[in-house]
Amino acid sequence: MGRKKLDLKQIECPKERGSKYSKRKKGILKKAEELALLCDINIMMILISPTEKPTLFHTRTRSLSQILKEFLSTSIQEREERRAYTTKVLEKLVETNDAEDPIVIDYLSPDRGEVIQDDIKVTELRENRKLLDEKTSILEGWKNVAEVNDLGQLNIMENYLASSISHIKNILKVIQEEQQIMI
Amino acid sequence: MGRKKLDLKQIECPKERGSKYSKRKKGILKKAEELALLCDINIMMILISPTEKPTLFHTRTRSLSQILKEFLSTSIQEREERRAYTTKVLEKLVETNDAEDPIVIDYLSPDRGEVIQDDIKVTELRENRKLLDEKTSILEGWKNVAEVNDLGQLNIMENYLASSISHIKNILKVIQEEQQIMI
DNA sequence: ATCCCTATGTATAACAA
DNA sequence: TTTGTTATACATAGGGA
Repeated sequence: MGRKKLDLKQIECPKERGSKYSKRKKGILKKAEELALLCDINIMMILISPTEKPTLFHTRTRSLSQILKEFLSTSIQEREERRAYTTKVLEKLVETNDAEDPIVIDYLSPDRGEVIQDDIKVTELRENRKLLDEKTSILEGWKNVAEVNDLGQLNIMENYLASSISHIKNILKVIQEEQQIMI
Repeated sequence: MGRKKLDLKQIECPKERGSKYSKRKKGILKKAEELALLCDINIMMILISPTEKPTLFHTRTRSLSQILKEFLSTSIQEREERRAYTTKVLEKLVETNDAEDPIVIDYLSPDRGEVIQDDIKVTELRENRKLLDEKTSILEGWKNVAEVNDLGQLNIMENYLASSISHIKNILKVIQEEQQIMI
């Protein structure tokens, strides 16, 4: 898109590289936003600019707040159905953890820059049994769905949320440091 | 882009949502790939599909392997210059850790879906002094640049690299679990 | 999901400020 | 660096297999 077809290779001029980055970053963030909205999914993205400035983009929290809003505006009956569903999902999560189906991951090949696939055996996940147990206990709160208005429940959910975000912030820190060292 | 302008709202039909996701995912990954190549930067991205299938994209390792290749093909003199530069960067990293400049982060507002800014005070980074020290010791290896062909050095770098990747895999695991719980 | 197709909406290259 | 303009290259909506 542009007056000329751009060569797919590193832009030499640092000045031009910066401006190109700035424009395309805007574009890709917009794409991510749209995709997340249209398909109601979560996306997280980290970009390190040519001048090492990190950009973090994520939609991680959107679903939760939307769900909360919807949830609080639903009838008791609907909430009860939702609760049943959540329970089923939880059960499935535990089942899944006992299965052997690999989780497929698409990723960029280190050298050739093409998308390839990797998988994590679920046996690996077993080692995180403790983590699962914690999450299960968090979910206990959801069982009394009729009382989800309760401030305590909301606090649990907020904390849960906050930990997701700090998680991402930590990653960012590490990546930023690596970035500077790996010159 | 398409026969009609698409409404910017969630696509109701799950079938259509899936196909739209699949098309746009391809597009956004291509964009990321191009941006990383053109501007020689690192990008990492996680997408959770409408059916919970996670996709991980990252360019984290590309720079390192490129740098390694270039490095091994440079003259001793060039290597010496590179070494001096690396040392300077390291010093700057330590300085930075003592400064108060915030690191700016752009991110999606939880509710409104718009990009806003946050910052991490560098004082926070101080708490990670230990981490910094570890990285510093890894860097010691780079000081004998003339001997970077040494297998031991390469091993250190590979381990360093591997830890970045496993880091990302862990995040993926956590996000995947949260995703299922937060229905 | 994925692939093909083509009409159209979008992103952006080049340039100027 | 970011902003604006215009001409073009690209991505993708809709629809069918």
